Amino acid sequence: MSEEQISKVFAALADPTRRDLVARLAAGDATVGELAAPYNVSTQAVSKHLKVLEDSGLVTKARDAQRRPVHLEAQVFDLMTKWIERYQRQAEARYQRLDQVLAQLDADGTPLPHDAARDKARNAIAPINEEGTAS
Amino acid sequence: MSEEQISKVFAALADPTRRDLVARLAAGDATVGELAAPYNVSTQAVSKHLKVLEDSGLVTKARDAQRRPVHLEAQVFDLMTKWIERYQRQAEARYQRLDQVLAQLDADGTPLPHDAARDKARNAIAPINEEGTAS
DNA sequence: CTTGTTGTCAACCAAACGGTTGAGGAGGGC
DNA sequence: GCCCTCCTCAACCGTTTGGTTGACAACAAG
Repeated sequence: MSEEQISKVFAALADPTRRDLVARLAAGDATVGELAAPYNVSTQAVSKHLKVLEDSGLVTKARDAQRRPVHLEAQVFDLMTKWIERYQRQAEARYQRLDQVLAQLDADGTPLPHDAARDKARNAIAPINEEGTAS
Repeated sequence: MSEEQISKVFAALADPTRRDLVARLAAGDATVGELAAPYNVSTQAVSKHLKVLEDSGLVTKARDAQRRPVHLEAQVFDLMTKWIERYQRQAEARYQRLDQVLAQLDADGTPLPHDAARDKARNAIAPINEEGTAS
């Protein structure tokens, strides 16, 4: 998934109306008109929202005569979850390292008050380069 | 997590520079100046980006003399993952229902070609109201 | 062929966004 | 006290965004 694509997906989901459309499409495919009906904005506005969702890859349109049944592409959610988890794991790993450093300081009998020790440890581990997640 | 908050988080992550800041903060806390250094935009611009991240709850700032060490609030990722998973599960459940309907049609000896049966089934299950996820 | 339905395209508008420059507040260090 | 560093606030500017209205393409049905 390209950076460009990720930007588009996040931007698409930043709008409450578009999130609502996604929520309804999770329950089943629907035409543009059906999707537009509940809102008190013009059909064109909803059509624009759907174009944004389509450009982001979250949604596809099929053709059935004049209708354009819209379908949610749920795989995109998997990619987003993966993107998020990368940083979740990285942050978690950092905390585990923090605990190790704190334990080490404790074993050394460091006389610092606890909050100061925590700050010191945080600074100490911050500059460590993450070889495990880079490349 | 309020709808407003979700909008802010998605909007915050829609910008590549802000995603990059988040990535670097996952490796450790950093001051505004440290964060701004790698980019060839003004410090003020980065400060604005950090304000957006802060308003979204993804980040907090502490104070150390003139410095403002920025810290990533990784719990927000958990909330986002949960938000996404709701629709992932819902869409998945729909496909399972689709398979059931197809199996039923098959047992009835429906003579439709496979693609048409799939379309028909999709339309058939779409209007079903999701009591399990509503309310 | 004419009419009605469904959806998109085009032009426009106000508000928000991402950037700039300039000014200034808050806090060490001399 | 004075200066220098770190950061934010304010004003401004061009572009993007979410909405509008009006025109029209595509198709089904009469």
